[in-house]
Amino acid sequence: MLKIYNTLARDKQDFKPIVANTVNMYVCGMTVYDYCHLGHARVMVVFDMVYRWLKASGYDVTYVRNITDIDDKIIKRAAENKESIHTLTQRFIDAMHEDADALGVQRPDHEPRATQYVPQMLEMIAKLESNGLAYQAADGDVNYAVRKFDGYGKLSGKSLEDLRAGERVEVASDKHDPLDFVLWKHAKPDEATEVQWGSKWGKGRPGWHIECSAMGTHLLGQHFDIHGGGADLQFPHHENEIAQSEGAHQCQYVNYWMHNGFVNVDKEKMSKSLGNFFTIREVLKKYDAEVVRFFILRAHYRSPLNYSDTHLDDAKSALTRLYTALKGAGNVDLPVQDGVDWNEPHAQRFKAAMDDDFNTPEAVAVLFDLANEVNRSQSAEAALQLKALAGVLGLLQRDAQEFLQGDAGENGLDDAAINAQIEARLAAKLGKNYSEADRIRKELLAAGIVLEDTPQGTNWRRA
RNA sequence: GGUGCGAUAGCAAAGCGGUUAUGCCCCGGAUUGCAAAUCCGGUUAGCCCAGUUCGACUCUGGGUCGCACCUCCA
Repeated sequence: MLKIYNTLARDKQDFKPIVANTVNMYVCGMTVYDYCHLGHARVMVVFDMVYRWLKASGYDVTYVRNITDIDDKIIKRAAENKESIHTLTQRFIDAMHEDADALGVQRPDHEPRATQYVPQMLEMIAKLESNGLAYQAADGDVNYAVRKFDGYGKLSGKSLEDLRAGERVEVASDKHDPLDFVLWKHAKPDEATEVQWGSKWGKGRPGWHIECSAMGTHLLGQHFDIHGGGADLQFPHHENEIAQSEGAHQCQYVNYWMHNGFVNVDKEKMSKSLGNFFTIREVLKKYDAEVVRFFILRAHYRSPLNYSDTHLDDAKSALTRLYTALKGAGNVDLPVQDGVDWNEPHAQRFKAAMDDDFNTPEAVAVLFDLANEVNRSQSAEAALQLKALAGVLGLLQRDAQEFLQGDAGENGLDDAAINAQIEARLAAKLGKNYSEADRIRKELLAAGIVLEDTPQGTNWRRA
């Protein structure tokens, strides 16, 4: 039985889908005005892992991850770049897909863009207004009247009084209450027509929170199983989503709320505002994408994850061990489908770990135990099982040789040059000229090439 | 100030009231011409103070420290 830590309950709970064998899942995606950083990589990889595990568990999953393609920052950036909103967002959506693909993240079943769901948002705002939860302020904005919604604060555990106490300096606005949030922003005179939609409240554009409520509802229904996102979205974003959706539909919105931890740098949250972020593509210049994926999955999704080159190096060494085991066992190459023998002890431990709130560190530990067995027994079956289990996490699916030898890179030696050196070394070895053989090996090592002599000949890999 | 989360060996990171986590690093042995890889073995833990218990890293209480949210943020 799968257990999921539900932020709503602040506890692990048995997972019971609304409709048997079916899971509807929504995850808050990116606001596309810049390249994704490692924090974004974590959300994508973590929920990709969840998606894969649910499917591996036999559920028919519909996974939605939205794209926010209309927002203040996007408008600002487009203006700075002197380009249209559409050009800007499309460029970064393409970049996001490139990054996600590299990390082995499967495409969600739906990737709705906010700009394509404005009618649904307006419809929802109208419902809120007729339910007495929304009002148009003097400045033209339509706001949500937070105090009219009873359950406000149930997700984040905040009371309205607490929020008041911590209230920061506010920009002057016509909100009835400082805690009210915007559903519909009235158009400003200097804004491009591209960011204006007509509505019964006048021209304008949607607020951030209503986007997710409308898209989630439209694609998954008024009540669905899982909603995920970064821990920083818990408040106010997800709290507001609940207020909107439950306020409009008068029924429970989501059963299980999942939040992943941050990627930290020097123990501090990686973020745009702190400027301490590394973009995915930046990191991928230095590290193999699978190493990055492994780095993310070997930590529990709710724990903080500290980023540093040292940690990536460590992850690389560890992943190398797994691939080495596969290579040693003849690099078994069979389809992943139906590959896992779930009755086998390692698979059972793996499943138990994954069913325990997606405990990937434990599941990865099982992979290492299996690798040890593969190395000891040289059993093709064990190797197959290792590859199949790792495949459930989206790992170890490449040709082992290819992973271990990697790319030559900018100034690296190419395969031909390496093989020529290996030949030369072999000749020296046959002539018992070990000092020459060792010199060649040392030279290659300095170039980042590690040699391994085996009874079948000399193998090489990139360090 | 309010709320929440965390503190495990050199580093990273899990489970568990009593029995080896796991990976990287380090040490010894096997193997190797020597290495590398691999195997076998080993060293290094549980922030502090109380309490519960036959027994606590694991439960309870207090403290200390760190982080996050309370504002856009994955």
